[in-house]
Amino acid sequence: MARAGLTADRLIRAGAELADEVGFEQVTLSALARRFDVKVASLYSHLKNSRDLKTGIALLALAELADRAADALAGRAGRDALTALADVYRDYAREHPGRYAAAQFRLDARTAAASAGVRQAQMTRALLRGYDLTEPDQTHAVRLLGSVFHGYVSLELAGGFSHSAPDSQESWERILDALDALLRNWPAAKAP
Amino acid sequence: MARAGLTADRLIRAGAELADEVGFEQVTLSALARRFDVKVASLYSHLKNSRDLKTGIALLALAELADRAADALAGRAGRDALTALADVYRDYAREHPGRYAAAQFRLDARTAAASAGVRQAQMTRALLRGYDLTEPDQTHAVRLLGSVFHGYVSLELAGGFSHSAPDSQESWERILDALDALLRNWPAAKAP
DNA sequence: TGCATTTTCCTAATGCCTTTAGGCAACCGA
DNA sequence: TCGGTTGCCTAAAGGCATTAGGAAAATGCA
Repeated sequence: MARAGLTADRLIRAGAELADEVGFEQVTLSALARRFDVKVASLYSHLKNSRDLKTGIALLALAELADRAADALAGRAGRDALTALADVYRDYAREHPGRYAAAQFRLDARTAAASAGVRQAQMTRALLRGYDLTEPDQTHAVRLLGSVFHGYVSLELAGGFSHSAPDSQESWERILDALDALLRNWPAAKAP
Repeated sequence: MARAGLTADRLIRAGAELADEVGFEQVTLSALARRFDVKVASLYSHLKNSRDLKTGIALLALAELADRAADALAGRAGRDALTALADVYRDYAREHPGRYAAAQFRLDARTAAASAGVRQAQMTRALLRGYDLTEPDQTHAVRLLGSVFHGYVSLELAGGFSHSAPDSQESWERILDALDALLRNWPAAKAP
């Protein structure tokens, strides 16, 4: 019988598409096998197990996000860079909800450390060089930005801001305004 | 044969405990049946299906969160109220990670509208009365606070801020400082 | 109290998912 | 072209969700 030409890479890529179509939770080896018109057991020649597939999709999403972030940040600084980076996350989540969910998949520490997730943190840090922050405030700001981006996008994706005025786009813009203002005017630590 | 005395309420409560112990994802009718030493099919007299159980746990978590928030906000205003409300979310997530994850469970629109989630939004709004914001900025600020609280707590729970200096508690405090400053000094909308 | 009704829990069966074992055919290098 | 490796298969076992149908316990009403 003819071979299907499976590889881990093709499977993970197809898994990512599947995630965007039906949700990351519903990504299953069975569904993937169906998509390739192949028996489930055959996938085990290319993937260790179901978790391995999900990990692969997560790493793919993290890498895509980091690539987009790098592109977006190139040649920009300050408020411009902030908006660009923020939109990378929001746009990615809206274009690829399944992949975005995958990017939140809990990786083990070793895998996470080797993932493109670290690149993302570095880029947020790079963005902050356009503002006048020194350690440890810079780290606090990195964490704040990560929280806002992730939090907002999650809530928006969960439908939290739909069906209510003002529309989400407007809030997003005003929130970025506010963050920009905050970063330019970061409050000094209080006395203990 | 003696009856086990199951009720939807007891099952949901036990499901919430199970979630905190093994994670919301792993909450399963089978595991719950085992916990009550009962056959799985028996649960269907009390719950419509597996999703019904998860919905119940989500509603329980949302209600508990709203109760805590109401307590925390009583008699406080401004920066005090902000810290109190923020800590409600963070502490709840750390004490009850499974329930906190459940609170993120995607409810259908009708159920969500009837849940304690709306009470939470109202309380965030109440908190903002201590600052000088008018619509639509107040709504933007509600969404910002929701995003930061949820985003920070999620990332922290996922281990994002561990094993790196400065420690998470310090970032949390400084971020709340920053948000307080931002709310007291919310930037005016730019001209179109 | 006695009896009918309802409720609760059971067994049995089905279907979907994951994972492992073992086999044969297709591919690749020498 | 021949032997080894790899890719895909069948088969089987185990877990979870769900439904159908039955029997015993609880309930309620005469």
